[in-house]
Order: sequence, then C-alpha cells, then structure tokens
Amino acid sequence: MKKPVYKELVAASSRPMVLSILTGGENYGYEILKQVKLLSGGEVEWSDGMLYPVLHRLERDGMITGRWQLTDEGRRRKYYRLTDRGKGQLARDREGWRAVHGALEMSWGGGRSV
Amino acid sequence: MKKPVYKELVAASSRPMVLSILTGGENYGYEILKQVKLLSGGEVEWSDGMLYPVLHRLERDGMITGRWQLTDEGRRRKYYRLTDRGKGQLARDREGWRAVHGALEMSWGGGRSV
DNA sequence: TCCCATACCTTACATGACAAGGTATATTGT
DNA sequence: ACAATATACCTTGTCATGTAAGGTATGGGA
Repeated sequence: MKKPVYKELVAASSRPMVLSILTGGENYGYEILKQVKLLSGGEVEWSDGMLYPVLHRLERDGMITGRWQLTDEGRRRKYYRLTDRGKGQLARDREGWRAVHGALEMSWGGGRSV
Repeated sequence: MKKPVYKELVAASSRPMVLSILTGGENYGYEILKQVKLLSGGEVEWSDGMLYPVLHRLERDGMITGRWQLTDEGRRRKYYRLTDRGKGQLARDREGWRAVHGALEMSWGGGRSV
C-alpha cells in the first residue's frame, strides 16, 4: 500500500485538516503529523517540510496562535491553538469540501448505480 | 451564495472530476463546465481559463484523446474521450480522495457525534 | 445594431507541495 | 563508547497549477 496522495489533494486538505485537529485542543507540529497518519488509518502521510510552512501561514493569517513550550525532557515544541478567525475559516473550508465532494460523488456515483 | 471554492480544492478535484464526467461518454470543454455546475447544484463553478489547460495536460499525458468536430451550426468543438490510462488514473484519484475524505471526516466528526 | 451565449485559447502572477538540506537533543541498541 | 533512531523544529530551489485578464470567432435574439 502506502501510495502517496497526489499533492493537489494534500494542498486542498491541509488547512481544514490542521484547523480541525486543533479543535481538539492545543497541539504541535510533530504530533499533528502523527495525528494525520492516525486519522487516515496510515493512508495519508504528510512531510514535515510541507506542514511547517502551513502552520506558519495559518499563524501569519491569524487562524492559529503559537507559543513555545519546553518539555521536561528538554525538548522545545511550538504549541498552536485555534483562533475565532480559524474557526470561521474551518467552517468555510468544510462547506467548500462538502460542495466539491458532493459533486464528485454525483459524477462517479452517476445518476445510476455506484 | 456563490462563494467560490478555494483554488487548492479546485486543483485537487479537477482531474478526477473531468475524468469522471468523461466516463459518461465523449464531451467537450464548454459542456464540461456546465456539467460541473450542474453536478454541484450550482455550488461549484469553474473558469474556462482553468479547464482548458487541464484538458490539454490530460491529453498530453494520454489520459484522454481529443478530436475536432464541426457542429451543424458551424461551431467548432473539441470532443474528448477517456483512454484506458485515464480510467486507471481515475481509479487512483478516487482512492486518494476516499482516503483523504475519510481522514477529514474522522477529524471533524471526531470519535463521537458529527 | 448590439449584446449575449457559445467555444476555444493564452499569458503574467502568486501560491504551495516536494525533495533535500540543515540544527539540536533524547533514547535505544550494540 | 558509539551508532542509529526518534523527537522537534526550520529553510531553500524547483515545479505545477489556479486566477485574472486578455484574446479570437460565430450564432441567435432583441
């Protein structure tokens, strides 16, 4: 298995996925990577070189806010939290996804059997 | 309504959508644009400046083949047909979409109620 | 006559994933 | 003691792709 998802699909899902994961509470990059893999049953694996820029953009655009934290073991982590603005964006992204997903299902479910 | 779908989502869905529409038989650009709008209940509208390059790429990559046709009214249309290669690509695209959609649903359905 | 729909196409620009590289610390294995 | 792996963050160069805006041309309706 483990055939990578095509990159346009990664681009389309990264923002809603990250925002959605953060609705579950504060989280940091490395853990988010593992969450994505877990949520997809191992089918979706993101590269860290893709995720960190996403987080930076989301923070820049006020969708999330970050704070540095030092763990007991001495590791530094940047924890991100969802903002109200981010919640609004997530709602819009879900709406867009729903619309497109519906159209796709129509197209490949057809008017007839699936 | 009519808030446009964000472009990354358009990019992720364009190829599977076009290929899927062509499983219904030969079709041409302008008509495909209307099909997309129809299939989405008016929620998804593509620009022609985005679709034509998509068709050209798909043809270049052997996913579809095109032929020029002149209508009775004197209009020229380029009809495209799905190739075996295109069918294989569609199957893979659907698989990727399914995986990502599932992960998204997990993330925003949560382990509990939706 | 004028405008809209039909039907195709292209270019300049900005965005964003990928591959590959980098830095640093802690843990585990040998 | 040493090596390898996992954790945890970051950046740069390259390529692909939508958007916005423009173009060409024909047919039909007001």
